[in-house]
Formats: sequence, structure tokens, C-alpha cells
Amino acid sequence: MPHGPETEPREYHHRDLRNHLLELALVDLEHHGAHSLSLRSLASRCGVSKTAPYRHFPDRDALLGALMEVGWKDLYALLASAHRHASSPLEGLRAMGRGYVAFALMRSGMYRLLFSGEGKTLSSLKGCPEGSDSFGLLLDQVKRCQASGWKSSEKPETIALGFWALVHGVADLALENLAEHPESSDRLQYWSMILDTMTP
Amino acid sequence: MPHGPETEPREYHHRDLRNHLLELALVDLEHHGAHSLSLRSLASRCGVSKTAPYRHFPDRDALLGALMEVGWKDLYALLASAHRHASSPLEGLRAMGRGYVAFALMRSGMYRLLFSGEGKTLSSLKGCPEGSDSFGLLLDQVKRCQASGWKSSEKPETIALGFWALVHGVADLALENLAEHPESSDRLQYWSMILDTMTP
DNA sequence: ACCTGAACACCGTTCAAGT
DNA sequence: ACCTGAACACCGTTCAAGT
Repeated sequence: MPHGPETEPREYHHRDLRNHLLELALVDLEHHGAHSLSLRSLASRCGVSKTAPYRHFPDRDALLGALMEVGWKDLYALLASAHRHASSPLEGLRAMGRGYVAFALMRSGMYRLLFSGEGKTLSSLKGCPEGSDSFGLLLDQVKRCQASGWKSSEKPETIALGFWALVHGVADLALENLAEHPESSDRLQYWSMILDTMTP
Repeated sequence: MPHGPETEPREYHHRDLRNHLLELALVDLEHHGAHSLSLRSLASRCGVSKTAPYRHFPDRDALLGALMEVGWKDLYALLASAHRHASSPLEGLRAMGRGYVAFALMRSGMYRLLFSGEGKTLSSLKGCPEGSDSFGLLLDQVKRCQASGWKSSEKPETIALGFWALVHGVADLALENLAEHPESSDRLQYWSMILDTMTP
């Protein structure tokens, strides 16, 4: 059945290839991890030749970079909404920590891509406004906590980095499932408890 | 110049291939990261055919696993020696934390291999006695701290996991160079300060 | 027991060429 | 502007065969 002059001509230049690639990549990222992402495989599943992606990304790292940008934005949005409905500054800080851990558990592929290094994390965070904005969000919340008397003698940057380190470490350990007790049906809850224990 | 009956016949079966491969791999690991490790390249630099490594490692992951075993052992030795000469239990705990961060900074390739996931970390830690022994070391030190009154109302496992998370997060952030102040000529010192600030 | 060689099924990337 | 096809230089892995 050959198609005549329809409004939407099939088998054309595909037009939205860039977004199609990113969409599939986001799925692969969660299901099989960043190291399994292949330009050739993505291309073929988009119904396009092996080299077509190079019109939209200079190389594989650029595709990964675009995915990270999405990740930073999502993380920022999650952190921003987490502290909004808190009953106190310190509760807001704790909520941000729980949100961070939840992000790591729910979107582990993306979390690992953002933070497992490979040398690109730093530049991607500094280069991406959403990345430094996330730290800015944390820093502001720490300052609000200090304004209400908590650890007010320390530099806010020191506290913010220390708290981020704690939260980040908890997220990493939770992701590696590094607590072998049997009743770990709800990992988020267990690790939130650890987090609260370490937050004065 | 053909060689006669010498004591050490060249160009033979190489005999110590397994260790030679591991040696080269350890160098590559620090210089270019785990993802750059290639069985074929290692083999050729050992002066052996591309498939020879398969007599010693079932697959690439097995080579990585053998490297991790080395890493766990080294980390364990470092932690064990770190707390030995401390003036108090809590000082010992802090020394272990600094040692962990120092390990991450000095052997970043190995540190990333051990902890950047790829799904193998958990099993490699649980499977390798040195891995769980490292946690046992930490747990014992925490118990000594609690015996002298520190946070004695909490479960030692909770404190140990929380402290490990903190230290691990500090190590990760230090590795990503996530503090952009100019005078960061000595990262270890800066992040040790952050660590001490967060350790009550 | 340990190693080689050919073979298969993948990769990223470049470049001349097509529409 | 966007995509294709052939080509190059890599991979991991299997397997029959050599010593």
C-alpha cells in the first residue's frame, strides 16, 4: 500500500532525531547504566543510520553531557520543592537531604552518571547553571538554619559542603545496598534514619 | 644472534602472565581510569596474543575483580594503620576518616573502581573478606568511642554506617574537586577540616 | 597447562557523497 | 541542513588448533 500525498510523509529525514535519541538514552541509562549507551544502537533504534547522531552530538561524551544537563535540572527541581513545605529551616535542610537520597535510589542510572566521575562531573557541574544552583539552594538553606542559631559560628560554605558530603555518602551507600540487614524492604526510610542520626 | 641453551629461555610461555597483566592494569587504572582497561591492549603490551588473558581471567570483569581485591586489601591496611597510633578512640576514628580520604585522592583510579558502582561494588565488598573487614575495623573503633561515652545511646551499626557515609561523601567531593576556592593547593587538608567539622 | 589465529559481533569516529 | 555508506581502528569473546 503505497502512500499518496499525506500530511505526514513517512520515512523522511526524521526531523526530531536529537530528542528521540535523548529519550531512548534516558531509558537505557536507567535500565542498563551509562556504560551501555551506544550511539550506534540508539541510532538504529531510531531507524536511522549509524552516523546520523553525529549531526546532533560531536561525540559520545556530548550525548552524555546532554543527559547530565537533564539530570541537574531534575535534581534542582526536586531539591527546590523538597524544602518548600518544611516547618522549620532545619527541617527544610533534612527534607533536601532525603530528596537527594530519594533521587539516587529512584534514578540510579542518572545519579551515577552525574556523580561517578569519569572526570567529567566537575566540569559538567560548573558548566551547568543548574548544577551550581543546586549548591546555591543548599547554601541558602544552611544560612537560614544558621540565622535561627544552628552552628552559627561556622562558615556557611563549610557547613554546606559537609552536609552535602554526608548526604552524598548516604546516597552512595544506599545505592550500593551497603547495609545488609534483612528488613531493608524500604531502603529510603532506613537511610533517612541514618541521615537524621548524623544531622545534629 | 640466536641464543643457545641459556638458563632463562626467552620468548617462552611467559609463565607469570597473570601478575604481569595485573601490574600493567594497576598502572593504567591510575593513569586513564578503569573504563580504559582493555584485555587486548594489556595482552599486546605483555608481548602475548590477544586471547591469552582468557587463560587467567574468564572475562574483563574478572580482571576488574582481581584489581578490586588488591584495592580492598590496601584500603584495609591503610585504615588499620591509621587508627593505631591515635591518642584517643575518637582521634582514631578521625584518623581513619582522613586515611580514607587520602586513599581516594592518592589512588583515585582504584577508589573509583571500588566505589563507582557499575553494580559490582556490593558483591565485591561482600565477597571479599578484606572489604567487610574494613567495615569491621570501623565498627570496632566506633564501639571503642561509645565505650568512652560518645553517642553511647545509638546502635553502633547506625553510627558506623553514618560515619562511613560522611567520610565517603567527603572523599567523593574531594575527588570531584567540588570546592572552588583558590587556595586549594592541599585538598586533603581542606577536606579533613570539613570532615572534622562534621564529626562531633 | 598455556598460548595462538581466525572468526564473530560489536564499538566510536571520519569523510566523501547523496537528498 | 540533515542523512547515508564505506572505511578505519579499535573492542570482548569463542573455539579449534597448536606446543
